[in-house]
Amino acid sequence: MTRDTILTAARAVLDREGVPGLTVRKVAARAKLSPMAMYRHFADKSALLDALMDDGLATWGKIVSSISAEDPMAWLEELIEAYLNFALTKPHRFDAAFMLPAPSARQFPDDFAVGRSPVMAMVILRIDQAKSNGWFGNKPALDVALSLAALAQGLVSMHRANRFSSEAQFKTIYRTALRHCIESYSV
Amino acid sequence: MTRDTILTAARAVLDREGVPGLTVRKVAARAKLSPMAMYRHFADKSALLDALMDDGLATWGKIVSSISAEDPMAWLEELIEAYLNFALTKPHRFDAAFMLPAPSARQFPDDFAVGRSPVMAMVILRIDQAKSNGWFGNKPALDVALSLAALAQGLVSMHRANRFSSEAQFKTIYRTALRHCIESYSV
DNA sequence: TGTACATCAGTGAACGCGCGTTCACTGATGTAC
DNA sequence: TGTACATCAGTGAACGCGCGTTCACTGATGTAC
Repeated sequence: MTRDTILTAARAVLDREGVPGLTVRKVAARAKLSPMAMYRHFADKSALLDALMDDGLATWGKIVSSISAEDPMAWLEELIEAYLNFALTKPHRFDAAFMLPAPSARQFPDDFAVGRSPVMAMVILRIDQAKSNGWFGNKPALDVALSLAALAQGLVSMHRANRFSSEAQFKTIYRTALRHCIESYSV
Repeated sequence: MTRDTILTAARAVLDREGVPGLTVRKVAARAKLSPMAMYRHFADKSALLDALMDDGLATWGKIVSSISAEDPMAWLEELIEAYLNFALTKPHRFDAAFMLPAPSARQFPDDFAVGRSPVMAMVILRIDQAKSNGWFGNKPALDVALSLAALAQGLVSMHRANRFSSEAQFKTIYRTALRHCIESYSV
């Protein structure tokens, strides 16, 4: 289907040039279609960006699904590492997933509490499992998850804004801070 | 001086239209100068953006300087509130200060440890003062400050990306999460 | 004091570019009888 | 089975726009003698 051809092309342009560099013409060129072909499948450019946000979240969802650790705390450790890796290796797709103010974005707390976000549902499940092992006291899993997500996203956006002297420095700080945050919810 | 005229105009355009809406021509129109006048005082547009980042950080610095609480923990409480307020009432200037990847940005850890950032120096001073009252154990003040900053910035960027159901919801979460983070460093 | 000259802030017109989107169209495919 | 017609994915050209920046300039101000 042409819609998929266009979306695939858009994903490639996004990965290469980021959200500001994504233009209808570049996507069309990559898909070997005329720029107008897009309008048969998306209302306009912003609908395409919306689809890219969903696509970015789907990519992230697949990554999270593939985390294999049995132990819930080990699973969370891997989650943190996967997020770091996603931010560093697919920076623009990361942006599309987490930074775009797309209208179809899930919202806190309702959408997450009700499980409309598959990733959040997985995270909450693991946090609740960890509780049986004595972690996280009686803190609501949703609060823990949100704090972790916010801290991670904040560190990434500081890194993007050139606020760390090196990527290695950033990674070290990231790991320390997130580990501390997890432990802090277990008192 | 014309440079200041241009910078003032640029600040006004930024506040109204954000970083993506800031164009050389709009700044010039606002300053009642020809677009070319800018080039006498800034190398190019990105030098102007750089100056706007410094300006944004200076604005934030003045806000922080004006925090009057004597008690260091009360001071930190006010800091958190001031950051929230800055993000919500001057969103674009906030972006310029914290989100722009300007080359002249201070970097962690060197620039901050050595006190090249006046705001960070103030925060660290208060954290160290609080330590004498039994807070923060022996945690390095710089680590605490960075975690707080990252968590706050992450929550703000989630809010910007439309991830909270309302501004009130966001404010509540923000306050809870930051308070928790401060307390978590005191164990 | 008067004149000649250098400096330099600011101008006005234009260049070349890429953008999202409009419009009227082509031509292949499916459907009805 | 053959013909007439509707549907609809994709095209090609063009529109109107705003962008950062270039270039050659004007004209006021300061300086040297």
